[in-house]
Amino acid sequence: MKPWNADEIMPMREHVYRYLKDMILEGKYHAGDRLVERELAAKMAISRTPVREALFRLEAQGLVKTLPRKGVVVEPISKEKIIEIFDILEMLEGLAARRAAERIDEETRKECRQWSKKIEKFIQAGNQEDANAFHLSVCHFFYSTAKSPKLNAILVDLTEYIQAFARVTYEKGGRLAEAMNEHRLILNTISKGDAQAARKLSMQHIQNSRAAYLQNMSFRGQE
Amino acid sequence: MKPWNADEIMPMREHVYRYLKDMILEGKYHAGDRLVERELAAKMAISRTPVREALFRLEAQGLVKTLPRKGVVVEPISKEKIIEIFDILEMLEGLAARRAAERIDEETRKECRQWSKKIEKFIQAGNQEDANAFHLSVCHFFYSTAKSPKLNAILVDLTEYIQAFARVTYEKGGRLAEAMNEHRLILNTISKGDAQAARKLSMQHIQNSRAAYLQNMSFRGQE
DNA sequence: TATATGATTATGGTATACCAGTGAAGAGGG
DNA sequence: CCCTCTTCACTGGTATACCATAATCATATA
Repeated sequence: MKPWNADEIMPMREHVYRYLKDMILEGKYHAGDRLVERELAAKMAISRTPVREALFRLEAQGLVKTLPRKGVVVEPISKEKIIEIFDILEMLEGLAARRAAERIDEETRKECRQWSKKIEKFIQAGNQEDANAFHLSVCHFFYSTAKSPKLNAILVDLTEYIQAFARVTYEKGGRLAEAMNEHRLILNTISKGDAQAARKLSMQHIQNSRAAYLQNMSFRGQE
Repeated sequence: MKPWNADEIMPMREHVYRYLKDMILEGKYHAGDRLVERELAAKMAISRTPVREALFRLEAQGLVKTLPRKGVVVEPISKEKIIEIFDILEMLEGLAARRAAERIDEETRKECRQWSKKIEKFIQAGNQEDANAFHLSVCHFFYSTAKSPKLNAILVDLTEYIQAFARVTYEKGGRLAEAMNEHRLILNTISKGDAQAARKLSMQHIQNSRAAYLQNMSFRGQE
C-alpha cells in the first residue's frame, strides 16, 4: 500500500476514497471497525469535508454503513455476500459477452485480438509480479466491449468488491493463468461475433472462479 | 411534486437528493441543464453542504455528471440507455426470481400469497390512482424475496432510473394491469419453489415491458 | 448500594469563510 | 474593425466553526 501518493491531481476526496477502500479490501480494517470522521481527518492532516465525501461513496458501495449515533462502521464481507456477487457476475458477464459479440465492430475486433495476444505472451512469460493488475485490466477491457456504460459500472463495482478475495483465490492453485486463458477464449469468441458461445464461456468462467473460491475458502475454514 | 415537504425527519441531503432526483426523472430538468451548488442552496434556503452531498449521490447513480471546471450537468437519458437497462434487468430479475424460488421459506411463501391476492384485488378494483406506487411496492417485495441485499440494491437503482419512462409506458396501452398480473404469476411460481419457471416468467416479463416501451417510443417519434 | 439526574463529551449535520483555477468579458492597441 | 491581453467574477474544493442530540459518566440522594 502506498503511504500517501499525492502525486496525481485529483480531488482530496478521491484520494481518501481510494485509500479507505484499499484499506478495507486488503483487510487492514476489519468488520465493525469505526471510521470516525474527525480521527481520519486528523490522521491525514486534512479537514472532515473530503473525508465525509469519501465515506458517502463507501457507503453507497456497501463497504461501510452509517449507524445512527454510532458513526460509520466497516461492514462484514461474508461468504454469503461473495456468493451473491458471483451469482450476479455470472449473469452480467454473460450479458456483457453476448452484447459484445452482437455489437462487435472492426476496431473492437482488432483490440480483442491484441489483448488476446497480450494474454498469451503474459502467460508464457510466467510473470507473477503484476499479474493481478494485468488481469484486472483484461477484465476492464472485456467489460468495455459490451458498450454499455451502466453495465460496465456495475461490473467494475462488483469486481472491486470481491477483488481482495479473488486475489487470494487466484494466487493459490494457479487459478490465475487458467482465468486469463478463459478470458482469452472469451475475447476470441467475441471477436468472431458468436454471441451465444461467448455468453456460455463467460458464465462458465464465473462458475469456475466461484468453485475455486469456495474450494479455497473450505481450505481456510470459513468466513 | 411536493413543494418542499420538510415534514419527515431525515437529513437535509436526503431531501435535496430526492427532490433533485424526482425533478430529473420527471423531466423538470433537461439534459445539459447545469445544477449550480450555490443556486440550488439559495433556492432552498440552505447551505451548499447538503446540496453537494446530494449531487454526489446523483452522480453515483449516473443521473448527472460533473464536468471539470463546468460543474454538475444533467445527463441525457437516451433510448439506448433505457435498452441497456432493460437488458440488465432481464438478467437480474431472472436471477432474483430463481434465487427467490430456491430460497423460499414458509414465511416468504405466506407473504407471496398475500401480495398475490392484493394484486388480484387491485386489478379488479381498477383503481388507477396510486397504481404506480402500488406497482413499485410489488416490485420491491419481489426483489426482496431473492434475499440478496446487493442484488436488491442494484435492481432498485435500475428501476428508479427507468421509472419515469415506465410510468408513461404503463399508463398508455393498459400495460400496467398486464405487468401486475405477470408479477402475480411470478410470485405464485416463486412460492411453489419452481426456480426455472420463475426465472423464465421474470425474463419474459421484462421482455414484454421492453416491447411495450419500444412500441410506445415509436409512437412518440424518438428520444 | 442502587438509582436517578445532571453534566460532559463524542459525533454527525449544517453553515460559512476562504482559496485556487478557469473562462468570459472588457479595454486597449494594432 | 479585429485581435490580444488583462482582469474579475463564477464555481467547485477545502477548511473551520457552530449546533443539536444522544450516550456516557459522575455525583448526589434515597
